[in-house]
Amino acid sequence: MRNTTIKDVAKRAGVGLGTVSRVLNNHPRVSAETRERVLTAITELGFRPNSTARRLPRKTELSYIGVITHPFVKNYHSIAERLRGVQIALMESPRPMEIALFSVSSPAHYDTQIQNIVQTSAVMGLLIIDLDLKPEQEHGLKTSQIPFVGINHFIDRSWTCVGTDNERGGYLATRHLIELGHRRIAYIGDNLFDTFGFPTSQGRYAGYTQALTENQIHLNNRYVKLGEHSYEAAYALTKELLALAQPPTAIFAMSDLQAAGVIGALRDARIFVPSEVSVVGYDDTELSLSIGLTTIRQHLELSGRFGVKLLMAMIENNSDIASL
Amino acid sequence: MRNTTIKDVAKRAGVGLGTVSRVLNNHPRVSAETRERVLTAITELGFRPNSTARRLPRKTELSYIGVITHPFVKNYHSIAERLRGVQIALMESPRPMEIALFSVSSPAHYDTQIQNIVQTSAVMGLLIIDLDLKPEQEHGLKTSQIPFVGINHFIDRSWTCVGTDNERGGYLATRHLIELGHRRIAYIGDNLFDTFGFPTSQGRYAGYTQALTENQIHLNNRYVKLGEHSYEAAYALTKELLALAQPPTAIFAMSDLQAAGVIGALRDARIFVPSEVSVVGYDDTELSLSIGLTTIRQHLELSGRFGVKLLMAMIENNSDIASL
DNA sequence: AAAGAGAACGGAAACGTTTCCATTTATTAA
DNA sequence: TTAATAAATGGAAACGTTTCCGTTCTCTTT
Repeated sequence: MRNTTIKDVAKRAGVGLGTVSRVLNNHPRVSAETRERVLTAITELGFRPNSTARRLPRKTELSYIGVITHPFVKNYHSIAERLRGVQIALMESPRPMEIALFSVSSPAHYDTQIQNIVQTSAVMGLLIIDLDLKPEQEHGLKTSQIPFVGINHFIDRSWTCVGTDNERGGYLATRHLIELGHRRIAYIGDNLFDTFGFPTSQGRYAGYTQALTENQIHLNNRYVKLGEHSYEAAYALTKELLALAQPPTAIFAMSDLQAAGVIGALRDARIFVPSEVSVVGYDDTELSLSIGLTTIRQHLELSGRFGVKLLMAMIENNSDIASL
Repeated sequence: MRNTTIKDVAKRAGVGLGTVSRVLNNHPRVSAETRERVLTAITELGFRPNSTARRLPRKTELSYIGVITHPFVKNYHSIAERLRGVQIALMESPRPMEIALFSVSSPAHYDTQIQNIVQTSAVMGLLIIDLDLKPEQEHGLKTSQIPFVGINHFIDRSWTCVGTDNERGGYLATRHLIELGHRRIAYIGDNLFDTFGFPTSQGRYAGYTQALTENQIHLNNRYVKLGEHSYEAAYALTKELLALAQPPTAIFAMSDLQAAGVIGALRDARIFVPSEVSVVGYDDTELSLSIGLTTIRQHLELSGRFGVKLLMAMIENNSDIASL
């Protein structure tokens, strides 16, 4: 069924096209009664102006920066923080841009979302958070002339991105615990690859094992606990650790949220932190401040900001590579 | 200066309009060399297709739900949580919709943002979080036929909203402390009105005073500390409280973030929680779980979800009031 | 009563694409 | 060589608005 248009409204109200348009835009040059007639026609027909058509003749375009990521459901703190950085950078930008937030629920959905974005040229630029690009997707984006920047990718990619060295972070965290004198160190993290094959946990885990082997500590599989990214899951995994014949004396949690679960479980088991068990988290949330948790600082918000900066440069220069 | 259009590209490449369009859309019916010629013309001219114009003939419209709020900078946890709810609800929705996130940096900017949204019909519906509407704005939105729902408004408004009774929450928190036997109860919160005149803090404070007077406890202004919404500010305000001749024995913080600041300060002052000083927060974040903080549960994520549900109903029915 | 000014209104042109149909060109079959 | 088919290409029409110009109508003024 065809959409109802301004034409239908005009016919119904017995007026011309221009008049309907003027009513829609609150132009003063319409008599009160005509306006009234048009308005009733509008509500009767349930007419809603086509936003695309409105924007075409007016040159007033609303510009968007796209942000595509998996839903906050998983690992949402870090994504929210990054998004915050994006928001802040955008507000500082001289050119007004809003955020178009695309969530992908599955790899298939990811494909269609990218296609949609390319097809409709919905955004001036795209920020890709915690998601990898398949070669076709990368190619599609590149030919579409839409600049894009990855956030949280290790920087071995063939596109511009704001990298994070998860392996180094995991290494530092673990080494810190070793330096405190610990030998029985557990790792609590996400499954190594998430649904989208993004290897954040893998990287941090690699750092963990590296630090261990470097210090001649045997990697004990019983001390490696993987599960979904939530307080509850981390809590349960910690309980499992505590039930071991030789429980660990230190725990490295892959995120502060999981560290909170660890600490909650220790607390409920009347185990004191850090005197009895040391805990290191990852993210540097406010959380860690109030409970005295040691944590690996990630400049999450900054990564969002920096991503926007890069993207903006690419948009302005209409170029592929941004020169800082 | 006029934008470069498909026409310019066609002229430059010495081909017709249709051919350029076909190249842009990866249609197969273009010879390799022509495609090449067109592509170079495109890059030479720095042509980027006008997204609005693309969408018009294709009926493939990307639909957005608008979310307008102040930047996450302030009070960001609760906004992020609500946004998460929006995201989840949208993924469950049968009709695909993305999120258009509008941040307002000042009351004036708020005005122009609303105007922009109305003018361009940028969104199918609008969610207004933690912001109030001036009569003109309300009127503008209503005549624009764009359905909108407020989130976190007390439900005395003349528009649909997902309310929160901050006064009741503040009352419950304070009463809880009184029931524990406390008489010297402090309040730490945001300034009563934020930049946008939104009275969240005021509501919770009102509940606080109500509980006090109801229990014949004198309201001591020295126990009321207002400041910006941050860990650091709450930390500093707590220090001030501790410096009093008669420090409070209980503290009600307006949010979990601020409660974290309170607990951090108490911790650093070697004061045990809750044995020496009781603390109540507000929000029910994971934070509270791991430190055993008492907190007022707000179904933040749920409020976002529910807002979307309402909005969707209004969009479908093209009506003003949603019947649940 | 006539002229003039201003308000109200109608509708063509324009916005920059896509799509479809017609035309040209190349390829294959007879 | 010619006819038939397929591939490549050009360009008009369409998408649903806004804007601007010209026309009609209403009211003042003389």
